[in-house]
Amino acid sequence: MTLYMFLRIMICLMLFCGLLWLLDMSRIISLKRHWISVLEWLWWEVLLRTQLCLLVLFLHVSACAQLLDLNAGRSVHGFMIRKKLDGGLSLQNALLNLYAKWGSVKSAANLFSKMEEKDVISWGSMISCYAHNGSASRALELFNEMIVRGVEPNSVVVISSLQACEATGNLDLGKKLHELAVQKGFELDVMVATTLLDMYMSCSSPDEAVELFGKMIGKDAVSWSAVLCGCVQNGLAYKSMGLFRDMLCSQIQPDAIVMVKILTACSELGILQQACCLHGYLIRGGFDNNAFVGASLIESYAKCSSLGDAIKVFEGIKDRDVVIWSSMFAGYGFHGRGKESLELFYQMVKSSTVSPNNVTFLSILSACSHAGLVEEAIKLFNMMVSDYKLTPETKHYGIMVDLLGRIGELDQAMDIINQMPLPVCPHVWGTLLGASRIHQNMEMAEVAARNVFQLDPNHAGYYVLLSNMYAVDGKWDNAANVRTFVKEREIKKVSGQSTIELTDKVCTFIANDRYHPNSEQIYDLLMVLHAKMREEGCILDLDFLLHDTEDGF
DNA sequence: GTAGGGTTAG
Repeated sequence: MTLYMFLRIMICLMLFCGLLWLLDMSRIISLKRHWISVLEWLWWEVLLRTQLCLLVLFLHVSACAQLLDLNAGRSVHGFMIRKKLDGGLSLQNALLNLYAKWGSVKSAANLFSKMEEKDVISWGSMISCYAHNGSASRALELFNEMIVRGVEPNSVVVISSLQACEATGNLDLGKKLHELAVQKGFELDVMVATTLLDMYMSCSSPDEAVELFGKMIGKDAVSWSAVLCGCVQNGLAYKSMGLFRDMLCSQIQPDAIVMVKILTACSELGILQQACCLHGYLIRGGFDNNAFVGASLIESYAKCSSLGDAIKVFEGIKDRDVVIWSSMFAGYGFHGRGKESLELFYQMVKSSTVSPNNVTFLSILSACSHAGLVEEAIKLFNMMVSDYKLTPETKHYGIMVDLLGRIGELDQAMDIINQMPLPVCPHVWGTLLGASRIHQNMEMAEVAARNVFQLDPNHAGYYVLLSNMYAVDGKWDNAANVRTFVKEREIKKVSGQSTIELTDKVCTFIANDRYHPNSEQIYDLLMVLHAKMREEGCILDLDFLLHDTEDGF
């Protein structure tokens, strides 16, 4: 056989492999895994340097990234290193993408540092890798480095960097990225705009997010769910109910995720009639088979004060997965029925068909917290680690801090924070600040406040809390300083809202609100109710209210 | 070749 014929056969074989990929036959992925051994069998010294072979390797790595098959991808990388094969920018980018998708930060960073040539895709993949794997600050550093090196960012880089801003609460850089998106002309691209919206919502800036949402053209279900969710996160659940009505009048129909979000808004507002309406809507829409929707419905009924309806929905679901069970534990928890929640938990554990996960423990720990079951909570926390080999998240530590803080064990709560193996999120410090207020522990409050302000400088509620504590303590200068700081930094406070459901209307009120046409009668009735409460020995804790409503905030 | 959403605390 002449060399010419041999080469022709080899090229045909490789074309055949490429054809298999084009057909995207995931069933024959096991066959794909053998490509490397097939290739090794080939006379690679000649063939590996051909463009066709690099194309096959590239296609193989792309398939691995799609199927999240890290080992198969690694074998290609190892093969390339062994054969001293550079592979070119596209192949290296494909490998980088594989590591980034898998969350293999070390491998990605290692490859990235060794790449002689990098383009905007290489930078984008690495920034995304850091942003999605708990190294958001590093992602932002890399973004700056990219700019310094003169690489022009594209929309993908902006999206990943915005996610890093979201994770670090870096509103200033988020705004700069917004300006950049405007300059580049992709501000209103649906993905960019949705990520910007998420960033503003996460950085306690709902006004900017809603304004951007208004400008968006071609909104889809993801953008609607982002705005609904963001409003709820920022204490504007009533606004998301209105937006949901707008959505129903738009071209885009809600999907299961949007239903979960709107049920959450309903839970926040505690409006039972709306929960019932949504229940009917989701049955008609065929969403009731979705576990997440079912769980949200249970939660909504429980939070809208109808534990009975929540139990009915729970009992009506025969094939309960862990999400459904967890929402029922939480449901009992909201009503202070920690013991029933615990009984149900052990019933689930005994059934041994469903294994508790991190969220299950969050629900059950929260139920213990609401019922003051401290010992049980500590036992469950230990059980989570030792029996179920689950790693507690910041939220689990947050509940433990809340639980101990509420009963006045502030030092123990602080110990939990100090021993946390994870970065402490602002909420945990906020919880300690709240507990310090309950027990008027000024020293602890200042420590908690310092940390929370550093991590979430735009959350006005925490400043209000500290200022009120100073005022109660008679430290008027300190209280005034905090208020001045908030004013100077233009930190906006979302007013606390109360909601009342009246037949087919939902009325919302804020403190000292006189806008309602019947406000005279409402305040008269409030006076009567206050008098009755005093008669029955119920004294309101006005420490919090008195200062919160001053003009200072 | 790279990109936006689902149960959960306070």
